[in-house]
Amino acid sequence: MAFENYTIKDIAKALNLSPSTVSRALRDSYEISAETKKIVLAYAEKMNYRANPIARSLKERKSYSIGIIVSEIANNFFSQVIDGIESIAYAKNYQVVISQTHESADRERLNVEHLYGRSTDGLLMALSAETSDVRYLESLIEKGFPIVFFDRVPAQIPAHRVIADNKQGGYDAVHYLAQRGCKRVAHLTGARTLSITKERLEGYQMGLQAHALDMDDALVKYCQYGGLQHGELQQAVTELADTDYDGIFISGDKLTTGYLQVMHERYAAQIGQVAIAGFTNSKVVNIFSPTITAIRQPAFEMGQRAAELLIQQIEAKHSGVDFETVVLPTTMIENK
Amino acid sequence: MAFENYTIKDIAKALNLSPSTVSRALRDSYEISAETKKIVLAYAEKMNYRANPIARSLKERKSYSIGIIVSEIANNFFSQVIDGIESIAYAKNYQVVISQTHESADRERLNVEHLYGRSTDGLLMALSAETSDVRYLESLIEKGFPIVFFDRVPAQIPAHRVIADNKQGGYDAVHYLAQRGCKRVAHLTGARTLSITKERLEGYQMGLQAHALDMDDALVKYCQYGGLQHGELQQAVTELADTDYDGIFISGDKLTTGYLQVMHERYAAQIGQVAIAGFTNSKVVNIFSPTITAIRQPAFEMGQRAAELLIQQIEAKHSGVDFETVVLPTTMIENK
DNA sequence: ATGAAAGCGCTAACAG
DNA sequence: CTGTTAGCGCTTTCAT
Repeated sequence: MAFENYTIKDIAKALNLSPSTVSRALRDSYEISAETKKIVLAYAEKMNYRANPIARSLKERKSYSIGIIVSEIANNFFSQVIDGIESIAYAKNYQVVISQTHESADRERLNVEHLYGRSTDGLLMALSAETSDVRYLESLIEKGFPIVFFDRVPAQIPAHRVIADNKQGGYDAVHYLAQRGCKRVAHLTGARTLSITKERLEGYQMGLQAHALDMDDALVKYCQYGGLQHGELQQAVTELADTDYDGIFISGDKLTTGYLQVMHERYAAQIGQVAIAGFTNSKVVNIFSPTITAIRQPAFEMGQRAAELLIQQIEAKHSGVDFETVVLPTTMIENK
Repeated sequence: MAFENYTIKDIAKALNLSPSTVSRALRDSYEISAETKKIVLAYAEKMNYRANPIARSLKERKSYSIGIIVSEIANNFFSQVIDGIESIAYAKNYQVVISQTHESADRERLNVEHLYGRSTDGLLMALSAETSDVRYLESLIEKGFPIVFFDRVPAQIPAHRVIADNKQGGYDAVHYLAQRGCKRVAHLTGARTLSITKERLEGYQMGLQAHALDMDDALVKYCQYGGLQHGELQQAVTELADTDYDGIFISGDKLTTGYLQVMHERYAAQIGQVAIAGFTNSKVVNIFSPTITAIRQPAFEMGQRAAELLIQQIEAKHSGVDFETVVLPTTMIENK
């Protein structure tokens, strides 16, 4: 299955030059005469020559490509982040490759190692729900491999982070529900281990407190797989049904749509009796029934910021980087 | 920014062996003594040695990774196809990398060249809406580079194809609408160039004919970017509003949700007066309002079949492949 | 301004 | 069973 391409050698031979001259001409080196450059360029063009990036990477330890690792691309938030990343990457001539973990720590590690191994210049990642051990990431970072985390970030790792103001978002949601008259506000959320879970929970609790609302553990339901598995959602919603909650704050994209689905499947009669506010970046919330209030993260911008930080770090000659944590505001959109 | 790793040479030196012996031991070659293998493996393990896949690819022209190119990952259908592909790929130890074209022919080409150049072993792709010239793909295929097309496939290219029975799906949709009593069935669809557009249009026309319904060009609206751009949708739906259509068959995921959105934005009063059937693989159609009937493609299975064909082609020693076109049935799901 | 030669990390004849 | 050597395609000293 060999399909050969033109190589620098071939060009050199055809033109009676040395490979090094061709290489330099191709890279527009100052030490090559205009004349030679023209000839080489023209011939390369004619032959449709393409440099072998693998060979170049092996030599240069640089690939002009960056990797993205998320749990699911079938997620409005993540796909928008990815679009943001791409917008920056393409502008700076980096190729982007994407891979998913499906919330599996094993797959996450596989993906990281694959992308690292293949000389990706850096990684942008949101941790999987299952991830608890991030030491291998730390050691990669220590080796000097640039990784920027977004959304679901690890604690205590020397790296850039870009996150939304999840606590405030949670607070806003509860505040909104309280204003609408809710007395018992439930919280449906993802894996306990994730940073976003903790932050949004804090906002929720702060909101309850501010409005002197019931704090009841029974009102808080965790879904280990963030709603990826329908069963966990069914169970959570069913359990909630016994708590006579009248409002709910939901902590993620899949959880929000999943909650609505379970309501349709099992509690169609009660739809409309519960006020719903949830984190979601769906662009089609206005066609959802029942109506929900959406907490949006600035996903596209988040991707952009993260990509900028990553590329900046990649291109920083000296590794004395001051790591920053960028926190972007959420917004709330009420639907009528 | 150099971060060195252990290489085979390092191990060889440390163990007083030759690099080739180490290489062979690592790859569990039959010509290496059990003893040596054990020592090498143990040391490699201890040093956390990772083979450099770049070097290996350069040598072997094989990377055990396959590329996927779709227009948008933020699309239920595509993300499900990708999941199907991954399920096969992981089982056969191939890594998967994904990239998107956003319906741009230029970006498609960039992505293809990037993935091809980086020794991806093969490609799975659905063409972008903008793509008209597929000669560069043909020449890649002629060189022996395996590409399997799915969903949006080019005509006349010697390659495997995996598609849904779009014509039948279109027919089913119209048949369903006719049964519901629709007299004037509109059709909202994507780029004229795409195979799926043509096939679904055929099904639509066949359905109209079978039920002796109005055939009216004004009832058919094309969106060049398949609903990615909201403006094109608004225009199409607005134009349709003048045709007193009473049913509509919509030809894609984004178009379907987009149509619903425009209805909410501009024609909220008319919602419910039009019966809607559309191609969509959304898993949450049951929370949409208004209610729609969904034509589903077996996306996951499509991904699996395509991946199987690709890997089979990659691993076929001799290139005498008989190309096949797999056609999978669609299903229709009525929502109440 | 150009060429020769070495080397990135790995594999694979070919020798022994 | 193990070592030597060459080479994948490219870049890059170091000569000239």
